[in-house]
Amino acid sequence: MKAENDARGDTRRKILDLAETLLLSRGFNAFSYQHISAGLGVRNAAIHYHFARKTDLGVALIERYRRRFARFIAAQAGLAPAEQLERYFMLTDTYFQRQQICPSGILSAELQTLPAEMQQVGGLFVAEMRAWAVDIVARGRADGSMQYAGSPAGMGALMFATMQGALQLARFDEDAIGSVKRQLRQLLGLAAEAAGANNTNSTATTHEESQQ
Amino acid sequence: MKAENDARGDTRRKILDLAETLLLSRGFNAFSYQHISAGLGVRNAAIHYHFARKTDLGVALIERYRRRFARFIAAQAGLAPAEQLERYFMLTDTYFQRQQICPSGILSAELQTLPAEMQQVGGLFVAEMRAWAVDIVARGRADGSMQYAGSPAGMGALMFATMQGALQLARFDEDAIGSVKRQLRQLLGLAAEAAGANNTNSTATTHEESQQ
DNA sequence: TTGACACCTTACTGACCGGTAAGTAGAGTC
DNA sequence: GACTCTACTTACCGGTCAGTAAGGTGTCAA
Repeated sequence: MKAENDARGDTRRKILDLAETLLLSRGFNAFSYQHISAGLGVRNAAIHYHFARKTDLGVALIERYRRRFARFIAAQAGLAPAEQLERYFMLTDTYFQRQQICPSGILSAELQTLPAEMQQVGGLFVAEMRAWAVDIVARGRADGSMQYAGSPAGMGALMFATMQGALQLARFDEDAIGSVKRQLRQLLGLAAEAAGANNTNSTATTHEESQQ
Repeated sequence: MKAENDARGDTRRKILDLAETLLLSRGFNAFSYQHISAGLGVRNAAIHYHFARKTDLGVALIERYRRRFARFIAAQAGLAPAEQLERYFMLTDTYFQRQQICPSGILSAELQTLPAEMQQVGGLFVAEMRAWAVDIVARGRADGSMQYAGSPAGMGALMFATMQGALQLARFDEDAIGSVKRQLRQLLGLAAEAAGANNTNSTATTHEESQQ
């Protein structure tokens, strides 16, 4: 049977998938190799075979995330800024439904206890996310679809910080995300048109990635 | 000597003070009784004498924080909304300078790994902080000093989420807080007047609390 | 048929974790 | 002077942590 073979080759990816879930729901310090090995039905040392140190696993998770995020951006390069904003919001909803927070959130919250390698690649990831947020509002202003006071750099940074904070606070107050999204649309001057775009369709989760 | 006596009675407070620093810089899961005992020059069991379980220590920290925050609010009840906003910003700056994040930030980030008692009082604390933020922008609109689209509830929630997110992201990007503060002032329509209020004086840290 | 290799397992280590039991020093009370 | 209480200490517990060493097994190529 080839199924046996498939299951074997899958292990590394399965480790990453489960580790990612654990990272985003519990944080890096609060999950262990035991959590993963128990979840996958393998032994602890099997994980060390693929990721010698926990640090290696952490770095691999962030790197995979960066690749996935780059594809997420590329996939909707052609969309209008307001549409891209809604995709960003949908991403946030997806995390919330899974009872997770966004990677930049746990990385920055736990930063001082993380190994240096993770801090470094984490910094790159956060910079990329902020740059995307800034890009959206900058083009939104440029094409006239968004109106707001202040600078695109400030507005992008605010948007990024806001969504990260809202995703965390939503664990205490489930209305936080909806409330903040609505307010952000208002502040960007696109309240009317996006009111309908709120609950439309689409399961674009950015969750594929079969590579590595 | 009475100094001996003072030093004795101080232990509980010293434990709380050090634990608070550790909580805000490392998170609840990433500090241990050993960190505290080593820092204070006492034995591990001495901490267990004052706080039988780590959960008790965590709850005590949050409760103390709620009392302190209540006093912080009360102390500036007479100020104008825009002034209160600046105090809120100053609070954030203080955390940043100490390489800490705000309590609501770690509590929500680590929520799913925290004991139930901590989750409960944490929820109360977060609700109080949000209510304060909402109150500021609601009164700001009412007295005409602030102008913004959307609702006070939305704007307050956004403000709270934004500052929490910015404080965390500032660990990667030191400009995050300043950038977000500036943008928030713009969005509230009080950019000009507060530009000068940015780097003024004052060491109002809300850091006293000798009780308990 | 042999050897190399990928992918595991079994079995273990030392460090650290939160937590407990029992004892003790000193101060205050009767 | 015995008693009690607070505020610790010493000494220990079982559990969990990341990490390692050595061995086994199936696959594939020469």
